[in-house]
Amino acid sequence: MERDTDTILKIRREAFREFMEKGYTNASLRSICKEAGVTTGALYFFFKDKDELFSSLVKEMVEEIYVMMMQHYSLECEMEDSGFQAALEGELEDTEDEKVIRNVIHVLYQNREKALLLLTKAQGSSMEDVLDRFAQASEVQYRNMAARMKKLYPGREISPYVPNWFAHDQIEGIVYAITHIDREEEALVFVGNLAAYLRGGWKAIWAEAGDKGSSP
Amino acid sequence: MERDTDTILKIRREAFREFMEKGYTNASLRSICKEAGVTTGALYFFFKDKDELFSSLVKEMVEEIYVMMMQHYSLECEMEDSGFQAALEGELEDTEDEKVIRNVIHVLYQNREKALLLLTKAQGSSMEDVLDRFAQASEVQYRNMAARMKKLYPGREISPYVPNWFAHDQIEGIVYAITHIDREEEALVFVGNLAAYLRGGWKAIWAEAGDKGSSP
Amino acid sequence: MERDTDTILKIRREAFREFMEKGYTNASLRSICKEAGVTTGALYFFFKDKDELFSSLVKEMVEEIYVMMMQHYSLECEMEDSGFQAALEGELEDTEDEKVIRNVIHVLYQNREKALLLLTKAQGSSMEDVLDRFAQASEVQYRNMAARMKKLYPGREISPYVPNWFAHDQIEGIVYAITHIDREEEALVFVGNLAAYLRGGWKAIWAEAGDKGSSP
Amino acid sequence: MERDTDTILKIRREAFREFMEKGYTNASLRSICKEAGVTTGALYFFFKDKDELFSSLVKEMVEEIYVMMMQHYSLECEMEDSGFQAALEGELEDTEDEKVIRNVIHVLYQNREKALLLLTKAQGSSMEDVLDRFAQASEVQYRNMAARMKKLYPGREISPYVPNWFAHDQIEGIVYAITHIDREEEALVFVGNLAAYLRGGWKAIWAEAGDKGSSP
DNA sequence: GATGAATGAGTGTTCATTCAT
DNA sequence: AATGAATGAACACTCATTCAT
Repeated sequence: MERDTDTILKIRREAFREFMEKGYTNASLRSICKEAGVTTGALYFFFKDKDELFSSLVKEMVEEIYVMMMQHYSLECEMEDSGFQAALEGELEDTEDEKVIRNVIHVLYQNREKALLLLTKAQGSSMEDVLDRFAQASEVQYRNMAARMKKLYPGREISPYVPNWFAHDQIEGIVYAITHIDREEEALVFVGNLAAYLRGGWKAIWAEAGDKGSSP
Repeated sequence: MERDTDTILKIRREAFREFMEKGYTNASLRSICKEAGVTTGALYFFFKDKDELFSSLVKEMVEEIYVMMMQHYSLECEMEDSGFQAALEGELEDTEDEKVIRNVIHVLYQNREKALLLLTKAQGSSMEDVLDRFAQASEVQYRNMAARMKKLYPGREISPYVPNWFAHDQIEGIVYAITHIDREEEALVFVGNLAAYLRGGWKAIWAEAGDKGSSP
Repeated sequence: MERDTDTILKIRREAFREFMEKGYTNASLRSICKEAGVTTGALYFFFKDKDELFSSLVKEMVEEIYVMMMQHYSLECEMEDSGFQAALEGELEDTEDEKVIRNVIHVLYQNREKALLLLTKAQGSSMEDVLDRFAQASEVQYRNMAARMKKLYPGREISPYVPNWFAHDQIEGIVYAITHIDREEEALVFVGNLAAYLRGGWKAIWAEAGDKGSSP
Repeated sequence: MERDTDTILKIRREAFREFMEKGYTNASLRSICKEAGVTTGALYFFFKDKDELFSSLVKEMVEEIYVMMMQHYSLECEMEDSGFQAALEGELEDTEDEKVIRNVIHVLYQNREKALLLLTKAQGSSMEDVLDRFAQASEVQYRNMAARMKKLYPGREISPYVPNWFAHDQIEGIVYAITHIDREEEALVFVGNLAAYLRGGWKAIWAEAGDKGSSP
C-alpha cells in the first residue's frame, strides 16, 4: 500500500496530467518524472510498472462504483414480481434503477477529472475494459427481466443479445453524460431523460410487437 | 489511386493483421514489412505514412456508409409533418430510420473484419473520431425532431443534450451489433429490437411526462 | 553532354530550388523529382549522381571565371618591373587586378542566383572547395610579388602565409559582395573600395615596418 | 552542468572524432556510440540531442572569445578622438585591436582542434553562424569609425558595406590563421602582418582618394 | 527516354525498465 | 527512500541509388 509521501503525490499529480494529455499508451514515464522533479527510479520504487501507476489513479473510484452497483443488483434481485411490474409500468417515479444511476453519476462528478481519465484515456492499460466489466455485472439481472418479459409478451422475436445491450447502453448513457456535460445539475436533467429513455426502450422491445398481437 | 500489385496486397494483408492484433498505435510498421517479406522503403513507396496505410484499409467502407447516411438524412428532411407523425406513432413498421440502419449493418457485415478494425482499433489514427462524425451528421435532424416533440408535449423538462445522445446511441447500437454478434441474420434480429428500442426510448422521453401532465 | 529536353529543364529548375533552400547535403533528390513531376529514374538517366546534378548547375559559371582569372594572371606575369612599381604606388587608377575583379563580379551578377548557389550551398559536394581552387590559382603570382617586395623593403618579418592569405582574401571580398549586396551598381562601389583596401593592405604589410626603418 | 564521468568522456571523445571526420550533418550518432562502446540511450541521458552534443564541445571556447571581444569593444568605445587619431596613424605599435586579435588567436591555439571543429565543421548545427555573430559584435564600432573617417576625408565615395566587410574580414583573417597555420608562433607572425594589412587597408579606402583630392 | 517498383542501410530519437549505490 | 546511470530494443521515416521493362 502506498503511503502519501511528497514524492508519491508529485508523481501522481504529473502522471495524471500526462495520461490526461496523451492517453495511456502515448504517455511517457520519462516526462512524468521530469515534470515531477523525480528520477524514474523513484517512480519504480512506488509503482510496479506503467499500468500500476495508471490504475492507482482510478482504482478507488472504480471500486466504489463497483460496490455501489453490486449492492443495487443484489437488492433488485430480491424484488418480487409485483415490484417488478410496478417498476415496469413507470408508476414508480424514482425506480431503483434510476437511483443507482444517479448515485454513480454523483460519484463520477465528485471526481470528474478522474472519471474522464478512466473513461476516455485508459486504452492500452488493464483498465481499458472497465466498462465491459460494469456492463457484465448488471447483465445477469436484465437477463432475468427479459425472461419474465417474454412470458408477459410472448410471440415476439427477441434477440438473445438484448439484455447485454441494455446493460451496456445504460453504462454508455452515463459515460455520455460525464464526457459531454460539464455541470452536474445539467447532467441530472439528462439522466432523468435517460432513465425514461431506457425504460421506454426496454418496454418497446416487447410492447411494440404487442400492438399488433395480443397486448396484456 | 493505388494499383493492386502483389506487393501492395501483401503489405495490406499484413498491415491488417498487425493493426487488428495490436491496435493502430502499438502496431509496428517493421513487423508489417517483415511479415510481408518487403522492405520498409517499399511500404513508403505506396503509402505516405502509418496513418495513410491504416486509412487505406477502411476508407472505402467509411465513405460508402457516409454517403448512405447522407442520402437518408436528406430524404427525411423533406418528409412532411404527417409522415413524421406516422413514423412517431409506430404505425409504419419499417421506417426510413430502420431501413438505413439495416443498410449500414449490411455494408458492415459484408466486410466485417474491416468494420471491426475501424470501430475498435483506430485510436491514435485520423479515423479515431469516425463515430463522432457519423453521429454529428445525424444530430441536426434529431434536433429538429426534438423541437417538434416539444410542441406536442410541452411542460416536460428536456435536456438539450438529448438529440445528440440519441444520434450517438443509434451509432452505438450498430457498433454493438458488429462487435458482439457474429452472424448477420442474428444481427438483423437484434437490429429489429434496436429500432423498437430507439423509437420507444425517444417517445418515452416526452410521453412519460405526458402521462402525468396533459397528453396530446 | 546533356541536351535541353523538357524533362532535363524541369529537373534542373527544381534541383536549383531545392539546393538553394536546403543546401547540398540536406537536399533530397526525391523532393526534386516530385516537384519536377518526374521519376527518380529519369533523373538518373541524365545525371550520374547527386553531385553531378549539383555541379551541372554551376559548372559553366565556374569555368568562365576560371578562364578569366587564368588569362589575367598570365598577362600579369609578363609585366615588367616598371609596371609593377607603378601599380604598387597606385598611380594607375584602374589596375589589371581591379579590372579582373570587376569582370568576375559582372559574371557573378549576370547569374547571381547561381553564384549564390555555388558560393553558399555547395558544402558536401565536389564544388565545396571551389574558392580554394580559385585562390590557389592566383597565389603563385602574389608569391612572386612578395619576393620582389621583400627586396624593396628588407628587414621586416613577413609570414610565408601572406601571399596565400592575400589571394584568399581577394576572393573573400568578391564573395562578400555577391552575398551581401543586391544591386550590381552598389557592388561596384564596394569593389572600388575593396581594391583600394587590398592595395593599401598589401603595401602596409611591408611599408609599415619601413616607417620605422629605412624607407625606399 | 555535466559531470565528467567516464561515459561522458568517451562519448565526447568519439563525438569529436566523428564530427571532425564527417562534419556535423553527416556525422552519425550511432557511430559515435559504437566507437565509444556505449548505447544510444546513454548518449541521450547526457545530451538532449545531436546539436547539444556538438555545442557542448565548443561552447566554452565560443563564450570565452565572446567575452573577450565584448570587453575589448567596450574599452575602445570609450577612447577619445586623440587616441583614435593616434591609432589611425599607426604611431601606436600595438593597438588595442591588435591585442584582442592576439588574445583570440591564443585562445584558439590553446585548443586548436576544437577551434577547427567550430570553424570548419559546424554547418547544420546551431553554431553555424558563430562567425556572423562575432562579426556583428564588432561592426557597430567600425561604423562609428567610418563616420569619423568620412569627416577627415570628405568627397570620397564610400560603400555603406565597408564597415561590415571590415569586421567580417578581421574574423576571416583569424580563421585563416587557425585553419592554415599549425604552430602558434608562426601564426603570431602572420597576425602581426594581418594587423598591418587591416590598418593599411582601412586607411587606404579613404586616403587613396585623398591623394587626388585635398589631403588632410 | 522514362517509368514504377524496390532496395537496404541509414537517420535521430524515445521507450519502459533495471540496478548498484 | 531515492538517485544517477545505463540498457537495448524499438520507433516512424528518409536516403541515394538501381533496374527490368
